[in-house]
Amino acid sequence: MTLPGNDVKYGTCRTDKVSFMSDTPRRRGADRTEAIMRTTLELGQEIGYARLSIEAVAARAGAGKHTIYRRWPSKGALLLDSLLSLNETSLDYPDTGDVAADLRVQIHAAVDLLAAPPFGPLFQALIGEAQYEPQVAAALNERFIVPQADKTVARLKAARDQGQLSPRFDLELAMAILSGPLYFQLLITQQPLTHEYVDRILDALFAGMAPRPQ
Amino acid sequence: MTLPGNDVKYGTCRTDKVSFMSDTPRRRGADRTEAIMRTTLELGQEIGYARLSIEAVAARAGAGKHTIYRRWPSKGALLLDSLLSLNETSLDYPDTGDVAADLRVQIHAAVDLLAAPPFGPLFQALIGEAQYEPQVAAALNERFIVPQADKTVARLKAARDQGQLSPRFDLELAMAILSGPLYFQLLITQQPLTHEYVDRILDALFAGMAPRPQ
Amino acid sequence: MTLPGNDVKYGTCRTDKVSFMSDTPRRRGADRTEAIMRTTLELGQEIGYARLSIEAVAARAGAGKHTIYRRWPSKGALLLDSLLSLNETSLDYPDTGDVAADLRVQIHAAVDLLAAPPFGPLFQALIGEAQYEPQVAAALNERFIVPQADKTVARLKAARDQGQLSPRFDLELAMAILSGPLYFQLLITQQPLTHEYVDRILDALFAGMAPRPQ
Amino acid sequence: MTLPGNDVKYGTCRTDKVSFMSDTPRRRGADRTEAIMRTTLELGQEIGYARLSIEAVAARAGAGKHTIYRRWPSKGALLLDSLLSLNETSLDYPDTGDVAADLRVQIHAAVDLLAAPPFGPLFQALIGEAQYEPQVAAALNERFIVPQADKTVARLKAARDQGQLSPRFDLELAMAILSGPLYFQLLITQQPLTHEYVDRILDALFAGMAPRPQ
DNA sequence: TATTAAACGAGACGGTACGTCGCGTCTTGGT
DNA sequence: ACCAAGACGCGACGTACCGTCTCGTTTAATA
Repeated sequence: MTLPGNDVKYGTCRTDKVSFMSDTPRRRGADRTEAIMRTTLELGQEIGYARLSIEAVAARAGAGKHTIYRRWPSKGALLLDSLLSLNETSLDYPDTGDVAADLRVQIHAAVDLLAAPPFGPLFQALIGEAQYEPQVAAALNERFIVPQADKTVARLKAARDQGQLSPRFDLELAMAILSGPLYFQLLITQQPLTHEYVDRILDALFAGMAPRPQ
Repeated sequence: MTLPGNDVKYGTCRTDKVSFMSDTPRRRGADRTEAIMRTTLELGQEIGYARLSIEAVAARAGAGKHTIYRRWPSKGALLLDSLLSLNETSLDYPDTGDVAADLRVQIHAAVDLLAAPPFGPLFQALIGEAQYEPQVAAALNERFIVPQADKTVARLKAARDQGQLSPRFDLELAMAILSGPLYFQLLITQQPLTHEYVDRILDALFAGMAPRPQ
Repeated sequence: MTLPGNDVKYGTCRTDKVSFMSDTPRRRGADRTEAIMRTTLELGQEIGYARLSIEAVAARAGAGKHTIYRRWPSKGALLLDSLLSLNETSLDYPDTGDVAADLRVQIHAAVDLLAAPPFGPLFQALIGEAQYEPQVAAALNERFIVPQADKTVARLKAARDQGQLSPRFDLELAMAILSGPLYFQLLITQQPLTHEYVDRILDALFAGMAPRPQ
Repeated sequence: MTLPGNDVKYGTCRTDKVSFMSDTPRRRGADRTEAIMRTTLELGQEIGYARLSIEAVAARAGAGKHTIYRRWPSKGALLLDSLLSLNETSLDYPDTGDVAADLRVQIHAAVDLLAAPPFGPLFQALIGEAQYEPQVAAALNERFIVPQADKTVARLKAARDQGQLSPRFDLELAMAILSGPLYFQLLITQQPLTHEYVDRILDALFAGMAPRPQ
């Protein structure tokens, strides 16, 4: 992926080639790439991403700094790739026929992964970085948010077709309405994001704020 | 206000004293405090908060670094105070009797202030800082989020008593549900936050996702 | 002294002030200056000036790199000052009335100081640096070569007035003719510079190459 | 020639073979060797030898770094060979019967070549390198200084046999006494080395410093 | 009114990390 | 088999800020 407005590629490291067979002897470049990302996550969990430095990652990984800068233009980009390399077995929606239950299951899984240690603090920090670095924000959207949104919309569309959602529900807003309150809890109030809290949010969103006739 | 877990006070600068009379000659301390915060905002708008340094603020403000460190423990704290010093004429809810309209008006105002230049990028950056600095997160909550939430809940409670809201609506969730989608747009997708978008969100939240009997 | 063509002063460190009384408490700046120069000489003798780095001097001296760069613009300048700080009790000519003997004594002393460990290798390296850095070359001349030349010329002039030198001897060439062969041995052939060698050179220079009538 | 204390040969590049016939098609190795040395001189004249890097030579010459390292162990060695490759049509003494005139002519030629652009600065830098790298110093002596000294001594010996030099003149010192003052001017005072200056030095050396009977 | 303690600007200081450069070695792929 | 190209670990470069710490100099409150 090429980041918009920037020739530097990351996301897929420039020097990596996809290895189609697991027994393919991996090239030097790919080895270093993996080692660096693994070290980034380790060190990040130990000392926090605020104190994480490219210098320290290089030292711990036994890599030269240039080897890191050759691949990623910034600490944020490195963090992004390192985190997303974990998430490649992505968060998929089940379809049991009960959309409310399916959403609940999927969101619980997402919350368990992204809002709890060991990766919660990392993910939080990544969104923090995105506020400064437009490249990171763009890449985060393209590679994580948009795919999730697409899956969510697809599942909701199926539900609407089955009459489980209001036909007037604005599907474009789905991601913001479903995820927004959770990100609010994660980023703004920074209170724990429990399953119970998720359930209450879902109930409220399904019911709506307006009074309903009995 | 004392930040939790830290003896250093900010929010109300330690050296400031409230001046009860406008003609009271302001003390040296308050002058410097104001000049520094003003410079912080100026410089932040010019070069962005990522590149903002206390060193540069001191130089531009004609202040010694010590004078800044005497007041604020970190760049984040300085940014927080600088921003909130603008907001003291706070965002209040009207009460026209029509809760949907009142929310709309108030949220439009908030969005105009916090999601658009010149202060949108600053506010975004402040939330970014909050992901790293727990003190900033706590102060942001105490001094901005909680007061807003309280006002929102108060207005909604009145509406519920008048039958304009579902009696079962979970008021504790109000802030997250109303604000979450907007912060999502501001922080995650980083798309423009228009009045039209706010209206669509509000409509969807009032209606709810579940199908309604005609 | 200001180096020609450069605003940066070294030789006399910018931040130093001469302390007129030995019991004057020395300022912070002068302390660091001395410590850094001392460390430079130590480390230079240990590992050689080729391998000497500003980084290593800073680390060993317990100083920040900036503290060094604030004073000296380059490794060569630092080396120059460090070396010349040793030489301030300079090489002076005796005047016993016998100019040949006086030259011999003074040159033996100079050779012992500058062509033998511990300072010979340092002095050699300094001249090496001077080939690359015009500032170092200029400062070396102004602060070391020219003063020595002046003393030499003064001593020779006295000798000429007493009839101990050929009245036609070109005094302007004195330094080059007396020192040149020694620097040649030091820098080019890099053979040991013994007292015996110095004596042979002096004898030859006094006698001249041309045949003499009996 | 093998450098003392080092198995790596330079001087005669390991991969070069003397081509005995001018129409022999030269091998690939020799082409690269020449191209690299030519580039070294070009680049050295453009940016100065201090800033010259093997990396840059390789890039400019369209050569791999390995190809350079295969031939020369250091930047100094490369510089030495590059410079001496120019000088193979060496500086030889005429013998007109007048030794003073012959020395004058030969030294003028040497000074024109080695103390003036384009090769003066390079030669100066080479001597600078020799202060750090003993190998370079040794090779410079063996391949340039010693041969020149031998020629000089031979010419002077002939002159002495003809009674043009003092029979007591110490021939072993000849090179140091004749060249030393010139190197002093080149390396230490870094003043221009004119023919007129050379002549004055020669006159003084022939005459000697001691007074002469009429 | 004179004294004095605090706040202040200025900036030196020991550090840490930055992003860049060049070293000398090693790997890859092309000719 | 040699080459160009360049990745790699390494180490130093020179810069920027960090947060702490003297410095003298105002400044305004007290004596």
